[in-house]
Amino acid sequence: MHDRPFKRNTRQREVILEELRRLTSHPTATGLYEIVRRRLPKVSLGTVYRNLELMARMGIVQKLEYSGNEARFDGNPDRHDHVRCIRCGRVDDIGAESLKLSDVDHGDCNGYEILGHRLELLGICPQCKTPTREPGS
Amino acid sequence: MHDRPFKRNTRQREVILEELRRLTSHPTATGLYEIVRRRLPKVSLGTVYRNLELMARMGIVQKLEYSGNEARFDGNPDRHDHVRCIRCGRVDDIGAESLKLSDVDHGDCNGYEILGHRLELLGICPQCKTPTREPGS
DNA sequence: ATGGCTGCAAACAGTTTGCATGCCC
DNA sequence: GGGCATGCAAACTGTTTGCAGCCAT
Repeated sequence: MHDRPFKRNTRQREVILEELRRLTSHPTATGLYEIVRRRLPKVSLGTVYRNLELMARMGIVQKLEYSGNEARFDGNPDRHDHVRCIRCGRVDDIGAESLKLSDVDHGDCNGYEILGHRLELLGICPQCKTPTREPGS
Repeated sequence: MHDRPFKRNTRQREVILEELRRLTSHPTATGLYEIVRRRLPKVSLGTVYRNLELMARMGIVQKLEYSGNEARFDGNPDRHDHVRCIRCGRVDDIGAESLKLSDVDHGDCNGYEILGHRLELLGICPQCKTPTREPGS
């Protein structure tokens, strides 16, 4: 009874996910790589990237790619938003589904002094919705 | 009476800003470069990047760095949020300051069929706020 | 004329990818 | 044993930067 959704289950995969779940710091791929390396000294950065990408696509983890810079990863797959410190770059969770942006902008949240936000809605635009004989998908 | 905030006023700067303001498509740096090149064939990509960065820092334009990849630029400096099509990648404006995220997720906005969102608050974390003898800034 | 700005090209950072080998099923 | 996944390194993409010359002030 294999309850894992992967085709193969490798030690690398296991450790990567395990360490990401243990961390609350929303590490970057490189940061996580360094940590995984303590247990699997021969692991490659490419493998970390490949697995993070794969697991993000499967919905097992989240890829946080808001800012232009390095992507960060979150072991918690449930939808939730984040606060980022513009000085040190650290990222924390918030449960802001029901808040009004106008209320939180310039307010306080999780001890952070909020100065602004980035919001992007994701969807399908009118043109792409139009039945233009889309094959699959 | 120079009403321009730049130290020097170059033709490149002028055209870059002019074209960005004319466009409603939130172009990437490279995209804008191609357009500016039609009027200034010798302009360099580096100049486009430098000016966009400078103007964004001055608050004349906006740099949109939500999603992972290429940054996009917006000639409208007023705070407003955006919708992105996950199929074709186009970006449109929304005036969503007062909306509740829970209302708009999976709803409809500007003709887009909304499937989700990315929200990141930006601020100063408790540690960085603490008066640890921060010099300037 | 002076020094901010440009064009050019090389450097950079983060990420992806091709390929031969390894190892899970 | 078959083929997915790995390690390694090279390639790629978007962006930044150093430098010599140019041009707006």
